[in-house]
Amino acid sequence: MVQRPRGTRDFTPSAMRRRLALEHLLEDVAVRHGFSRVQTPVFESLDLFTAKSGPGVIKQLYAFQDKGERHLTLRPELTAPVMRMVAEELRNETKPLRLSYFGQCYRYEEFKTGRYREFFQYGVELIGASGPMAEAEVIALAINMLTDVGLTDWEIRIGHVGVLKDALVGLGLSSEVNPAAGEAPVASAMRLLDKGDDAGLAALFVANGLDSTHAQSLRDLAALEGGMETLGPARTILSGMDGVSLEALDELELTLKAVGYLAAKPPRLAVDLTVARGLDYYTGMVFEVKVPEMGGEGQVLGGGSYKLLHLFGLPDLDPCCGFGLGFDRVLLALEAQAMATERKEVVAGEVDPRPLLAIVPFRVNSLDVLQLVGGLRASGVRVELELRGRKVGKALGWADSIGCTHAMVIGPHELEEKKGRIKNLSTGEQTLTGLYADDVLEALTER
RNA sequence: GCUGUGGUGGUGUAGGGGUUAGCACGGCAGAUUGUGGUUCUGCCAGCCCGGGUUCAAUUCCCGGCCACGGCCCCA
Repeated sequence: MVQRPRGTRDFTPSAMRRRLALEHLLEDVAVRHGFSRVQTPVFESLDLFTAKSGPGVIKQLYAFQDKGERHLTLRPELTAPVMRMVAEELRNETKPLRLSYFGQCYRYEEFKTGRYREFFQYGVELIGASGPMAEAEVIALAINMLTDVGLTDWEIRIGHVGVLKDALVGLGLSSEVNPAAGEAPVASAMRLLDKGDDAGLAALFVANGLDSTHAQSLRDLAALEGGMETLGPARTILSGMDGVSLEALDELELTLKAVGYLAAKPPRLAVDLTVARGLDYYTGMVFEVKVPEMGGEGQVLGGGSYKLLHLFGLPDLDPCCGFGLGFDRVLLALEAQAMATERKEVVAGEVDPRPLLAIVPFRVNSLDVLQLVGGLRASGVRVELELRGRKVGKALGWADSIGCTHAMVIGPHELEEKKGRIKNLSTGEQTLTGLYADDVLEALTER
């Protein structure tokens, strides 16, 4: 038996109902925030991703050559393709652009719960506007999405890479890439701060000829925890460091204030200046959302301000702001939470509340009921047609087991009398009705 | 990349060197031939793959594949 490839999943009808419901909820929020959906190819030129993330990414890509020997790859993420699309198709559109997207991405890596080789990402990008208001719009969208989707108990951590970066540069650390280390000392320091590796940080300072006591202030900064009230102490610490600008901190404060007006109140909000997102193209505000019960794979959303469009000859549009949402992880979190709270519907809207009517032709030519079936469907009614010639008893069982709310058996009597009965499968009640779509529609919607 | 545990019908499981491989759910059909979700009966369907040990392997051993976890990593 041929099995599906490792790290991929099949989605059955019931799984898809849930996934579609979630996608619709997300899209609905995005639309209310002015975002429009776009779609890009599942495969792209390999260069697109090496340009963004360096040649090191190739080992995690599903890269291949086509018959024309073009170097291609399945997309590992969606930000770069969307940027490419902006440069290729949307240069002349009125800015800013508010784009949303949803689709499969592929990474060749070990998979586990919440981490697959084929995974789904929902995301948005706000292109052609930057600064605290633009950033607040994006954060607010993220918060409102998670709220509307019904996720609870999550934490959003918001930071600004500029705060630490300015401090590090101000202290004299170089932002030039050190060929030996493969990254800039500033980037190394950010990473070490993010991980809380104090010893490594001190070593880095010494290696770069800096007094490691400066590291102490940074650690204090990194150790700050809490909501907006942490901005005060942060300001105090930064003010005590020579040559360090407060601009980034001011921006962050403004962003946070704006978010307070634009978004629902998140379950937990933390200001965390060490949110580094591990990516060097992030330039300003950065944020991420974690769900505690999911452990190591608990990050369900991440984003921030970044500069990528200069790679496509559009430096004027940098920086942009956006986020990616781990669709599969959000779903897993929702399922875990639904299980814990015994909530019936995991995703609101996954169960279609409209009636589902089973039409059962019994000992008649099926052709004689098709006009009714077609007419009802044209009127918007969900109709199942019994196709296996079951007898009445079996047919009702069939209708019930596939979730029909009503059933209508149409046999010789019904055709002769031009009357039928709609049976409500949960109450057992039967309603007499004619055999035209309008009659049935009326009888169906009466109750 | 490292590491732990496990793989028996579609699902959940029992068993175990030689068995008609058991049970439950499910699906299909029937119970004097037009109204279900109860019951009864029958049927459908399984030992992950390859190699080794053995007279004999689904069972023991090795490898692979797959699944579920813990690290590393994560654009």
